[in-house]
Amino acid sequence: MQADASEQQPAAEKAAEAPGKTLLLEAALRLTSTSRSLSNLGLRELAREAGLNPNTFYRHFKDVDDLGLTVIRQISTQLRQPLRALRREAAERAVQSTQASAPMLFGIDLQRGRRVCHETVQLFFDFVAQNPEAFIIGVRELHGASAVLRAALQEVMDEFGADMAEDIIAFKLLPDMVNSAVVRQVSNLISRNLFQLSLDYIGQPERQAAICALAEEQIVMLFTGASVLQSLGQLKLPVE
Amino acid sequence: MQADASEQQPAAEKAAEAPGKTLLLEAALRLTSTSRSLSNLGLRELAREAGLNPNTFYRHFKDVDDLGLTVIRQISTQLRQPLRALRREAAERAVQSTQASAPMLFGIDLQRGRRVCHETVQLFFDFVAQNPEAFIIGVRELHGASAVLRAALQEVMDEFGADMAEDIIAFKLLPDMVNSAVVRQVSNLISRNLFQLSLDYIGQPERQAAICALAEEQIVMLFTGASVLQSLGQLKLPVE
DNA sequence: TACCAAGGTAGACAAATGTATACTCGCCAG
DNA sequence: CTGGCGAGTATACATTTGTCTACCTTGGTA
Repeated sequence: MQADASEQQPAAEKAAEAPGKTLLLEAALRLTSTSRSLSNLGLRELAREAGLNPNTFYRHFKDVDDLGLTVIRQISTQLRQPLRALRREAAERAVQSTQASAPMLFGIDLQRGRRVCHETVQLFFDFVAQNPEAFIIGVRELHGASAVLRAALQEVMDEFGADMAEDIIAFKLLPDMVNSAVVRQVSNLISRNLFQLSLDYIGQPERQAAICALAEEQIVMLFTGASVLQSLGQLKLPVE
Repeated sequence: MQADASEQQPAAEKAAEAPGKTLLLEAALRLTSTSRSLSNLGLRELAREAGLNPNTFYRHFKDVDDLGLTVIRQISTQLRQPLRALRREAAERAVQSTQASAPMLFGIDLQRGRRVCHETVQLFFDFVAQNPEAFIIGVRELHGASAVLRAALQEVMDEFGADMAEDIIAFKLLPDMVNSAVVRQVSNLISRNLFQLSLDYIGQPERQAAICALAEEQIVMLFTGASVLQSLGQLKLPVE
């Protein structure tokens, strides 16, 4: 079906979708990030914002929920790899300046942890500032009125959490003794929280620095708490 | 103005408001907790659900946002004192069985902390199960599309957080050395998270136990982390 | 050349929405 | 008894919405 030679722009950045479809998706981003919520966008309002005829909507989507799902998928792929990349970058950058004998505490190297954390948070919020709509929609629809969209976003958030857990283990940011289930749990918590904070970051530009610092502290606290408790055998494993 | 003798039911539980107003508010609760979001309830839909004439709405509210604010205020007063009471109850109950020499760690009594935490979480989620709509609406509208409602709920959440911080200090659930600003910060984080978890608790009844356990672990981790870091002088105070 | 499908437009329709004006009913004060 | 007032209803109307059917345009293909 798409074995032809001239299917789309060789390998351009944007998928060579129908221009109308792109316009509609962009319009959805614009509207949702300001006034409305994805769940109850009018398809006519949408078309108006996109400068198109209402019926064009039907050429590309069947529902508003359909469009919503598309937006979410788009956001997911827009965020996922960049976030991982950014974490890698932070980890490497922070490891560079490793002095040999750092004070250890229950198996964790506080200095290094802090550095990684600082870098990560920094990059994360920079990234937030570059893609505000994505984060707004993500958080908004995660608890929104549409069950379908909620479920979809839950899944996305879980993926993000899993990614983070994987990286934490790969980069040995937590001592080996910490159970991997615990790592996943902590990761989920942290990514949820970072997403929440991202809204504050976007909405209150004057508190940007404070929010960054807050995020850092929270993460360090969690990591420390997890390590200490685990090393004391005081952590009940998640039963699932 | 209300110095008359016969103003309302002597001191009944429910305010003796106009029946229509109450019906509308209840209808809003019902609709919002299932299908829609407070921000974009149709006033006609609302009246229909309440079994009233559309125009009755105007007798009591001027906007849909107006109704939204009323709902939020109602929820706030419905949750705030009960939550405090419940925390007190948990604290007292957990203190009863105090054996003298408990193992201390960086100034915190882990056993006792766990007990208080367990009791509190238990009571909290029971309470959630009894007022599901309130929590659903709270979390949903906290990141919803309407700026007015968002702001109002932010304020409510801050109050909850402040209450919790106050109680933590009053009941000495954290060692004295932990800065009160840090306590507030941790409290905010915890209450945000509990609210988030409350939705999972409502939506996935089969995982109730797991969610409780999860909440407990998270709280204990945060407390431990905060104490340890503070006692090591490793906590940067929130600059605000 | 003729064709055809994909992308987009035009116009029309019933249904639903927000809002305004005007009516009814019960209640208490004078 | 009467008059006003709060609470609720009835009717009406302009707008807006979702959706249907029909038409136009374009680029590629047989």
